[in-house]
Amino acid sequence: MPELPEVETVKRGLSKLIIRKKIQSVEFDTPKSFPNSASDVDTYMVGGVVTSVERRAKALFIHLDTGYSLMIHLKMTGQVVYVGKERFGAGHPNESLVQSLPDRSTRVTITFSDNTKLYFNDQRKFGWMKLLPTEIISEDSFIKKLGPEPLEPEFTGSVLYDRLQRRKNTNIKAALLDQTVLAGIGNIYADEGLWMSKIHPTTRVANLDKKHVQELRDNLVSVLQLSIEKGGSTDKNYVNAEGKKGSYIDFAEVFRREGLPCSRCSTIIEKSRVAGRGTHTCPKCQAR
DNA sequence: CACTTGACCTGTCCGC
DNA sequence: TGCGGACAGGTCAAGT
Repeated sequence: MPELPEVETVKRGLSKLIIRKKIQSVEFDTPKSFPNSASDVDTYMVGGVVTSVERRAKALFIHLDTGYSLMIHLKMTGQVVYVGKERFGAGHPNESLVQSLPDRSTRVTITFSDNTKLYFNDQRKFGWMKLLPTEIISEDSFIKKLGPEPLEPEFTGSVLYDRLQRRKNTNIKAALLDQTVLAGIGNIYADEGLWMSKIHPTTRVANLDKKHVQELRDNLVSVLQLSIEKGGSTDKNYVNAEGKKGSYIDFAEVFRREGLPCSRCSTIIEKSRVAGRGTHTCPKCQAR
């Protein structure tokens, strides 16, 4: 699920909710979801205070004053949900989700010293959370290879053009999903950005000129910003740090809109398979 | 190195 | 109602 806008939304929520909280205890029992040893958790996590929350690509970091950090990747169905004492009150907008936690998908439970909780949930168990020294994050094999952050000012059309040259012989959709080309794009925003740019997802990267790539860059930035404003996309599982769904999906132009008319030309949106992923296009606007 | 495909898991939906 | 298969927002390993 979670692509850049969703992870950014979680990051912003956590920044308001857990900074300066002290970790009192941690419950975990699935090594796949949280591989650290109990002794490392006791030594470097319990008693630690949250100093900041950060996002890089689709990865989330919770930094502690112990010199250690939690690195989290939500993959397809991960959630990081904070439950404060005030959230248990009847009538809260997210009462039903928040009151049902922990549930069968809960993999890690962090309890802070004020008895509020942070849950890491993940139905499919692809996601994970791990504790590591803050200073070695930059050496992490995934982090090390990442391309540029699309919302940073230095991410220009010519930067994207240059990054794309490493994937010249594949299709543009596969290239956009490659996190070493640029960071944070996933299936939803690849489809949306390509529709906005009137580029077919199967277009060979080598056939895109600098002007195409500049437009694509501008549209990707726009759609990511719009989605962040809407709190991200909830297709099925995604919720923000307060357990609330995002609404970008209501504004999507092609994603999950197969069979419905294109907003530009009324042609029926099609669904196909590109780069092994479900792919949504307007066959007229994005003609090859 | 670049590219493609399948694997990792659980749950849901669709057709028979 | 039951069952099998396809599919789901991401990444990685292994194959060519």
